[in-house]
Amino acid sequence: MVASAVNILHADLDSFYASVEQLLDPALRGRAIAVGASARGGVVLACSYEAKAHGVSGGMPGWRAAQLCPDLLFVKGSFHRYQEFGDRVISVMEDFTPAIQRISIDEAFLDVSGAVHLFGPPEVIAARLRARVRGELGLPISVGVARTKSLAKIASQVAKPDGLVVVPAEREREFLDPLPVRLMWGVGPVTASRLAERGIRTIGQLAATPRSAVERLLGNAVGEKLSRLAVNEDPRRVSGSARGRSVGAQSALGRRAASREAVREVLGQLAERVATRMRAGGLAGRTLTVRVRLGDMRSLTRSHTFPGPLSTTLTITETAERLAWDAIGEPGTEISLLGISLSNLEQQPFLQLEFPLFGDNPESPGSASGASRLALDASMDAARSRFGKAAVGYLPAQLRHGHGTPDAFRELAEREL
DNA sequence: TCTGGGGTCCTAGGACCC
DNA sequence: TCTGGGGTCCTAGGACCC
Repeated sequence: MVASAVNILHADLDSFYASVEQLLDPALRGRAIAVGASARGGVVLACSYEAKAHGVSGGMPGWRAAQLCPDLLFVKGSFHRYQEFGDRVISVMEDFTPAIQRISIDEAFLDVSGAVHLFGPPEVIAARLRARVRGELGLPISVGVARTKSLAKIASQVAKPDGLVVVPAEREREFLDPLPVRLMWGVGPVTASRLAERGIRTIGQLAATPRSAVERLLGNAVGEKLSRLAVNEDPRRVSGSARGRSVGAQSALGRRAASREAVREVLGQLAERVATRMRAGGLAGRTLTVRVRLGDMRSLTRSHTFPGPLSTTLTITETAERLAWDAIGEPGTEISLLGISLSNLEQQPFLQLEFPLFGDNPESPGSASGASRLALDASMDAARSRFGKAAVGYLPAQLRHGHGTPDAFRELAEREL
């Protein structure tokens, strides 16, 4: 059997948002900073290594972070700059290879097998990539180099902060065996503690456990996947990411008693965000799912699948309301979040709108209401693109969320479609 | 003192079809 | 007089990732 080459890179910008903030404002360098929260509300989206040294981490409520690190500086995000810097890093990567799989704003896999004759062996390419990102953009980036994607990603985590780790093919076991299972893609808190109950804490211990036992413990799919990764069977190639399978939006509300008016308003806003993005991408979805998080953080979902695709704001809002109340029960019940998501997506070529689809679909262009809803949405999209997002809307924005996620952040997350 | 917002994938039961 | 086996779709819940 021919050993495959060590030519997969995983590159991961360190504490990305915080690093950009420190780059843009020299006064922040060397200081403990947190992006995306305040001491009163919100959660920390990213923090500098100086803050991490005090135990601050992503996802942590702002008040808790301030407790752990009294000198912590809360920084308002420069979200458009993050997108810009992320794109520029990808451009640098493209100078080395076109085989890039971007995972998120600050992270990508590269297959450099076709680049070695131009730039040298993979570890040299990795070093040059790091030097260029540091020299031209001023950002620290960690890189892992290995034979598989899973291994390269683990290597980049081990390399942090601002490091490079190369795993030669003959030393994979030596590298992996002592590492905690939590470093593996797909092992979160629940899986890690289930494994720990069986005394499995390291990747080496997992690799030594019979696959059938792991499958019994974690279920077939998860068990098989993790067993394979632990023994370094990872057939995944570096490739462009598949088109999205769902489009959604959600909004945390703080604990409040559900009222007909508030639920309708929030769902209307969510439906508008989702529907606008769907139409902009020429998509429509058949399945609408509503998520309700109750006051005690328990989550409920209700979904409905239509015979044909729907994408208009009004139909999404009406259906979402019905599903939401099915989950909530009665007005007065405490809720803390509402979300909607459309899945079973299909491409919706404009021409298709001229043909009748399904008689029982409220959006069938063959029905009077379907046609008028589509026309209404189209004119709203047009007005918005001419006058700005806030120009028109179905519902008044009476409910302002005091410490919600900034709009710019949402736009950042929405950009992918 | 209270937990964001965008997603993917898997499981399990039930309906339904052949 | 008694109940197979396989496949697909739908729904609800949950783990996980960035």
